[in-house]
Amino acid sequence: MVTLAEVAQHAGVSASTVSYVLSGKRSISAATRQRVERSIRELGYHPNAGARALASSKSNIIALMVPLRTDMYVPVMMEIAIAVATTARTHGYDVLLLTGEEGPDAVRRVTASGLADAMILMDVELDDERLPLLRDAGGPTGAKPGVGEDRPSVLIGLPASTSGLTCVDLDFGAAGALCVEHLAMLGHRDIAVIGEAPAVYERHTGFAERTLDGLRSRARDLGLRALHRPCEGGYDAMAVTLARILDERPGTTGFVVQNESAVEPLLALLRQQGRAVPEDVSVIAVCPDQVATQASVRLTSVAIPAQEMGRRAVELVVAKLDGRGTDEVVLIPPELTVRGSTGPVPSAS
Amino acid sequence: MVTLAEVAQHAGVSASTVSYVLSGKRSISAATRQRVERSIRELGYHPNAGARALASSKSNIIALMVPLRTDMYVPVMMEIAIAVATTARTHGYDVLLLTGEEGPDAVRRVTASGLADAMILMDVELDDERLPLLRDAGGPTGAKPGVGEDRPSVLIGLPASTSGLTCVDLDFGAAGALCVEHLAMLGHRDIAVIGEAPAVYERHTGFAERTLDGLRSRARDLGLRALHRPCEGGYDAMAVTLARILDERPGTTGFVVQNESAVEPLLALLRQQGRAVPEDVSVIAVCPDQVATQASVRLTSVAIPAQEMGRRAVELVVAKLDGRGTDEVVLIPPELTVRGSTGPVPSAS
DNA sequence: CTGAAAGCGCTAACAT
DNA sequence: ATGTTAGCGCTTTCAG
Repeated sequence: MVTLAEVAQHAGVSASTVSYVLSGKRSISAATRQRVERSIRELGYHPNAGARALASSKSNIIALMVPLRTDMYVPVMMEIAIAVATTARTHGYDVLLLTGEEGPDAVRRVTASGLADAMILMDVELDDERLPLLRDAGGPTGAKPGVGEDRPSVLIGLPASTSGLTCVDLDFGAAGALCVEHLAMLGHRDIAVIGEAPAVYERHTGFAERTLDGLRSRARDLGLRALHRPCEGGYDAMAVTLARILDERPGTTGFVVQNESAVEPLLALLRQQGRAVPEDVSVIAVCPDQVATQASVRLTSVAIPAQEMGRRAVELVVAKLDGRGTDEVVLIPPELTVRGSTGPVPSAS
Repeated sequence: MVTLAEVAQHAGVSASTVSYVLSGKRSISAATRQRVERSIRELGYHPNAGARALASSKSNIIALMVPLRTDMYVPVMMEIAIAVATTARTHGYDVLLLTGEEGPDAVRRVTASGLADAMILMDVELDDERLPLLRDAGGPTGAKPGVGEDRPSVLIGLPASTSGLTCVDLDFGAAGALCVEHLAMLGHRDIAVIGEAPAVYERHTGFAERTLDGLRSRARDLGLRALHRPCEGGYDAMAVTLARILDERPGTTGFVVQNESAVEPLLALLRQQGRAVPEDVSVIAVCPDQVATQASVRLTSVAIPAQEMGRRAVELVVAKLDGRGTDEVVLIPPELTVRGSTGPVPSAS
C-alpha cells in the first residue's frame, strides 16, 4: 500500500508538502506541485480514508437515512437517494446508506463515531423521535466549542416544528392549490380528492395533509366543493372508493389523485364506466413526471421533483458543513404540467 | 468527545483493556468487564470510526454500487439495496452507496483508500469494465501477502465469465423453463414471450437472455412453439407488440411477460379485445411478487427474490472478509406461484 | 488476566 | 514556499 510518506520520498519533498498539494490549503510552486502529482500518479497513491478522518476529524461522508418501510412510492425514494449520492460526490462526499430500522440509535452511532460528518433524513414524521437528537447536535447555532462536534443535518420532508432544523420539501400546500386552480379555471365545481392510503395519514408524514390543506383552502376561495377520500391503491380499493365518491357526489367532474398506485386503477375504472378522460371528467395527479407520462392517459400533473429534492438537501448540508448556511426551510415551488387528462367541464346537456 | 483513554481512566484500567472489552479478542475478568462497560455507558463513549479504521485497516464498510440508470425496475433495486443495508448491519457493517456514474474509478477509489472493506455490485453487464479490477483485487485466491490489501467483491447478476468472481442471481434460465412447464402442463402449445425493452438486450445485462434461453430450450423439449418479442413497455408499445404477435401466431394462448411496465398494459389490452384471462388466454410473469399481487388480475408468476439476493450477497461478502467463503456462483432457484392468471387451454370450439 | 508502548497514515500547527 | 513534528484515537504486539 502506497503511503503519503512514500510519495513524499519519491518526489523529494516532505510529507506535509504532499498533503498540501492534495488539499490546496497553501500555495505550492508549480514545479513542486507537478513533481508531486507525477509521483502520485506513478505510484498509484490513494490517501487512506481512515487516517484522514482521524487526523482531520472529518470523514467526508454524509449519512442518508431512508425509510425501511416501502409503502411509499419507491421510485421517488430511489431517485432522491441517487441524486443525493451523485450530488454529494460533486462536493467531495460519499454517502452512507442507513435504513430507518435502527431509529435514533443509528443517528447517535453514526454521528458520535465520526463515521459521517452530517445526515440527511428522508420520510420524516411530523413528530419524529430523531428530531431532538438532530436539533441539539447540528447547525451553526448548536456548534459546540470543541472541534468536530457539530453534525449538521437536513430533513427531506417537514416535521411539525421546524425550529432549529433545516428542511427541504416540495411545497405540497401550493401543489394542492395549483390543482384546484387548474380545475377551477376549466370550469369544474365539484372535485374529488383521492388521497394516500389511510396508513400514510395515520403515520403523520405531513405531506398528504399539507396537500389537502392547500387544496381545500383554495377550493374555498374559489367556491369549489372538494370531497377527500384516502385510498389504499390497487384496483379493488379504488373501485370501492370511486363508487362511494360518485354515490355521494354524482356531479363530480374533476379528480385530484395523490397516490401513484391509484392512478392506473382510476383511469381503468373510469374507462370501464364509459366516462371519457378528459371529455367527461378531468384527472390531475400529484406524482413524479415519469408516472404522469407513462400512464395509459398522459396525465396533467404537479410533479414531485425527486432529483431536485435530493440535490438541494446535499447543497444545504454541505453549506452547513462549510460554515455557510443556516437553518431554513426550503419549499420547492410546484409546477403544473398540462397534458391530456384535463379539459373544460362538459356543458350541461 | 469521549475517547477510549478517558473510559480507561474512568474505569481504572488501561486503554488496551478497554479495547479488548470492546473487541472480545482476549478474555477479561467479569469484574473488569463490568466496570469498563459501566464507564462506557456513563460517559456515553462511542469508538471513533476513523481511528479504528486506521489502526485495524478495516473500515467495517461495504460499498454498494447501484446503477445510475433507472430504466430497470426500480423497486427491485431499492429492495435489494435495503436488504443489503439491513443485512450488513446485522454483521456489523455499514453500507456506502455508490452510483455507477464514476464507473471503474469508484471501485479504485473506494477500494484503494480503504474506505470500504468490500464491494457489492448491482446490474453487472456481461462484459463489465469493472470486472478486471475486481478479479485481481479480491477473494481468498487473490489475497496479497500484505495485510488488508484484499478487497473481496460480490456481484448481483452474472457477467459473461464468472471465473475468479462471486455472483448471486436468480436462476433466470430455470425461471424461464418453469414458466414453459407450467403452461405446457395446462395444455398450451403456442406461447408468446413479451420481453424487456430492446435496450436491455442491447446492453447485455444477461438476465433477459438467460430467461429466454431457458424458456426456449424447455419449449423445444416439450414441443411448444415460443415466439419472443422485446417490448418497451407502456400502452402504445404493448399494443403494437401484441398486434404483431397475434397477427403472426393467432393461435397463441399463453403469454410469458418479463417486463414490469408491460404487465398492466397487456392485461388491459387483452380485456379490451374481449380475451378473458385465464379463460381464453393465460398470462404468467417473471416479476416481483408485489407486482404480481397488485396487478388488475392476480398474476401467476415466478418471483424475483430481491430481498434474498441482497441478503445472500452480503453473506457471501462477509464470508470472504472472514476468510471463509470462496468464489462461487449462487443461483437462487426460482419459485412459481400459481395465482389467477393461468388456466387450462380452452378446448377447441 | 492486564499494562505499556509502538505505530497506523495523515493533517495542521509551528518553524524557517 | 517548504520542512519538522506533534498528535488524532485506536489496535495490537510484547511483557509481565
